[in-house]
Amino acid sequence: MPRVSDVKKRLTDAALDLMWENSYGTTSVDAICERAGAKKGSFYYFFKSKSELTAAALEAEWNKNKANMDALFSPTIPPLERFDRYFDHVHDRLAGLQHECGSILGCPLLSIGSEVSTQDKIVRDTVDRILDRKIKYFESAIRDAHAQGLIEAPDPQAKAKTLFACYHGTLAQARIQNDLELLRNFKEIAMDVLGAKPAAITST
Amino acid sequence: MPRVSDVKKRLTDAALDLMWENSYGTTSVDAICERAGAKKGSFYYFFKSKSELTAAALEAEWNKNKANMDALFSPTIPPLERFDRYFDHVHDRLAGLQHECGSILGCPLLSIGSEVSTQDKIVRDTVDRILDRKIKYFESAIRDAHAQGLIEAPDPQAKAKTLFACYHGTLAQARIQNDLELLRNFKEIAMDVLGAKPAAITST
DNA sequence: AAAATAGTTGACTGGTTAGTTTATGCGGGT
DNA sequence: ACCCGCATAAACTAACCAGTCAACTATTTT
Repeated sequence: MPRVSDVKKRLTDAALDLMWENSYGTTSVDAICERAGAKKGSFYYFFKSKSELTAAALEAEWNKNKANMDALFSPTIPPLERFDRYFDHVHDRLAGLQHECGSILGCPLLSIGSEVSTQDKIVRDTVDRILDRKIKYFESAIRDAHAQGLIEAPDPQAKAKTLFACYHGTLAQARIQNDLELLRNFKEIAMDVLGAKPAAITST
Repeated sequence: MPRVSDVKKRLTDAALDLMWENSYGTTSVDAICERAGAKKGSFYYFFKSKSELTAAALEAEWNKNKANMDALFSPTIPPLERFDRYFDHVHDRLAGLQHECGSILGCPLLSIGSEVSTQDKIVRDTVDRILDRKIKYFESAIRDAHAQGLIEAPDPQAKAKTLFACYHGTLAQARIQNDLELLRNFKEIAMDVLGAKPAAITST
C-alpha cells in the first residue's frame, strides 16, 4: 500500500473533530487513532506527541480555511459586507455541525487554547499564532471601512481586537449555552460595536 | 475531631484553584484531595462525583464574590463608574494571581464551561446559571446609565450581553496569550462599546 | 534482484484515572 | 455507659492513559 499515505491527514482531521466537539483533555490518542482508522504505532511514527499532533491539526485546519477567509475578506467586497458574510458563514457552519453532533461547538482555537494555555507551550503558541493571523482580516476590513468613511476607527488594530474579542466571547457563550441564537444576529452587534450607521450597510 | 468539619470547603477551594490554574481535565481527584489535605474517602463521602464537586466549587466561589459584586455595582455609584471599578477589580485580582502562579488565568466560568459544556451537564448548567446572574449586574448598570442619558441603550439586556461577551472574549484572549495588558485598558474599550462619550465618565 | 526507504502493526509498559469498599475513630444524645 | 451517625482512613479495582518498541510489509531506488 505505502508510498504516499493519507494517515497523517486522517489523524489531524480526527483529532480536530474530537477535540472541537469534546475537549483536548478528553480526547485520547487511542480515540483519535480509532476514528482515523490508524494504529498507535503510526500515530507516533508521524507525531512526537499528542501536543504536536494538536498543533499540526490546528495548522491544517487553518490552511483548509485560509482560502475561504481570503475570499470572504476580499478587498473587492465592500468592507462592512465582508463582516456580514463572514459571520453568516461561521453561523451556517456551526449550524451544520450542530445538526451532526447536537451541540454548538464555538471556536476550537479558543476552547482548546483556553484549556491548555497554562500547561502546553506547543499548542498555546500555535493557537496564538493562528489567532494573530485571523485578526488581520478584521483589521484590514476595518481600515478600509474607516478610509471610506463608513465608520470612525482611527486605530484599526484596536478596533479589530475589540470586535475579535467580542465575537469570540459570543462564540464561547454560544458553546456554553448551546445556543445558536446568540450568533444569528451577531452581524448587528458587530455593526454596533464598529459604530456603523445602519445606512452604511445596506442602502435604506 | 468531628462534629463540624471544614473539609468540604477545603475541597471546593482546592478544586477551584487547580481547575482555574490548569483545567478541569487535568485536575485529578487525587490532586484535589492532596491540596485540601483530605483523603479520597472523605471526598466521596461529601460529593458524588468530580462533576458535583466542581459545581459546588463554582457555586461556592460565586457566593464568596457576590457581596463584592453587590458593592461594586451598588446603585449608589454612578452607573458607568461601576464598570470602571469592576474592571479594575478583576484586573488587580488577576494580576495578583499572576504573581502567584505566573499566568493570567482569565475567567474560570468561561474556561471550565467551555471545556466541559458538551460532556458534563451538571457543570454546564451550573456555569450557565452563574453567568446569568453575573450579566444582571451589567444589565442594570446599563439601564441606569441609559436613564441618566450617559449612553444610548434602548435595549439594556442586549447591550449587556454584548459587553459581557466582549469582556469574556478579552479575558479568554488574555489567558491564551498570557497578557495582562489586554485587560489594563479594557475600561476604555467598554466605554467605546457602550457608546459613552469620554466626557460622561470623568468631567473633562 | 537486492538493498534502502517509507510506512504499518500489535503487543507492551508503567503510571494514572475516577470511583468503591470495608473497617475504624470520635462526639453527642439518651 | 452506651450507642448511633457523622466523618476519616487506607487499601483496592478495573479501566484508561500517553508513549515505546521490535518485527513486519510494501514500495522505490540502484
